[in-house]
Amino acid sequence: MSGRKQQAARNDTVILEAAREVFLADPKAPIAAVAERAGVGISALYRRYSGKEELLRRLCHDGLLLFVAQAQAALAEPDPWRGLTGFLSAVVDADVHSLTVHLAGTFTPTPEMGATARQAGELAARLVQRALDDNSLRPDAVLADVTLLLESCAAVRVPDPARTRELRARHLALLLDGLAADRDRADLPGPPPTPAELNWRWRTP
Amino acid sequence: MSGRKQQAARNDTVILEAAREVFLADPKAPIAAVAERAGVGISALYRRYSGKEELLRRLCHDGLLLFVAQAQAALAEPDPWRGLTGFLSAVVDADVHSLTVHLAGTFTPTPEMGATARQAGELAARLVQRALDDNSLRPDAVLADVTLLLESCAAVRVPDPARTRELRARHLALLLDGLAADRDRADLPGPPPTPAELNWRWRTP
DNA sequence: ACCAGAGCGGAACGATCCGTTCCACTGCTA
DNA sequence: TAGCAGTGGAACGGATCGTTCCGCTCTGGT
Repeated sequence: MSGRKQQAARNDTVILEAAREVFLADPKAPIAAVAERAGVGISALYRRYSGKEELLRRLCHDGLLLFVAQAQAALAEPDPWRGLTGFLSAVVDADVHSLTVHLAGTFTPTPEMGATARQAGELAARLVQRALDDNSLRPDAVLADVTLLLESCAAVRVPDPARTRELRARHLALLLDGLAADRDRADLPGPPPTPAELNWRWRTP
Repeated sequence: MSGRKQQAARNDTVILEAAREVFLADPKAPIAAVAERAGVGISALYRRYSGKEELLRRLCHDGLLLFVAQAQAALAEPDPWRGLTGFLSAVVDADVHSLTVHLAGTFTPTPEMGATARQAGELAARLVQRALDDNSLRPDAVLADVTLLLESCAAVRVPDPARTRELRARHLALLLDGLAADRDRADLPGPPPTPAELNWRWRTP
């Protein structure tokens, strides 16, 4: 494979990478920005995807799959606390949240994505439950608190991407110290978040 | 004062309240949404403010003044830790962050706002320093970590505003448990955020 | 009683942005 | 060498939004 076919195959990946970077920085970026970042014309985009929605769906689904893969890897870790924290570090570091939750609502989700999202939720729940049973996670924490943690880490953002990762790691360490269960302290205030409260971005209008 | 003048005075406040609610929910909301929420026409808005920018500046400055007032009240609290945590609770509860940082960049700031922002920074620094000297705040935390904490709490958001406040309080409690200094633990990873890294939204292009 | 005008509602305008289409062109490939 | 898959990018049409403007209402001073 060479020549024209090779360039086309290269564009496949180059476009996806560019789209990932651009929509990570700004979920509402115009499609022309993706083409420019990729160094291709707009036609090269529309040849591969029927429109903006399909591209966003693809990115979001990729993010969900990455989430699932990381969760499965974390469940293989024998120590529940190390599994959970390692999982969160990886997910925060890869900015999976910006690829999934922040893209939700900008397109109509496919049934397949719904299934993957459900699987992701189940795996995360198992990770949390394991840490609760282990008494390494504070007993008044719930899965939804972890979801909020991801949301809040994704909010940490400075112009430089590399520095953003460092700052998020620092912020995550703070949150994990608050989530750990090796100290006497007051219960968390208020009722915990419910799944419905956190999934509102996935509503189909 | 009654009749026409009274209605005009009422509109003054009704418009500001509507603008606060609307731009809190969406910093990029159109101006027509503010008028609709206030139940007035667009003219009533443009009679009071020369344009969108001036309205945003007003809201942002109000937020900064609220921040300063809360910080001064917190410094009056004898216990440094209670002062700091109470301050953060109040600021998070009032969603001051959405009124200030999230509005920055959508308008060119006035010198007066710059002065107020500087004052706010100094007061916050004193609150943090007091808690550090008191050994109630973990020694490797810095002012910028507190700024990130505010940013991250502002990211917690569900459609219902009242519930959003509850969830933010819960998230704040988690973070404060991580910030408290009554336990042995590893240092925070990475260099702390610098002021320049956190003030990028205020840059004047 | 009356009218000048402050205050207002909302339609209309113009600028901007963005997704999508379309066409000319390139250089493999059969 | 003919044809076509693949491409670049201009052009189009729709949508959004800030701002202006015009006609109306109703007040408050005379």
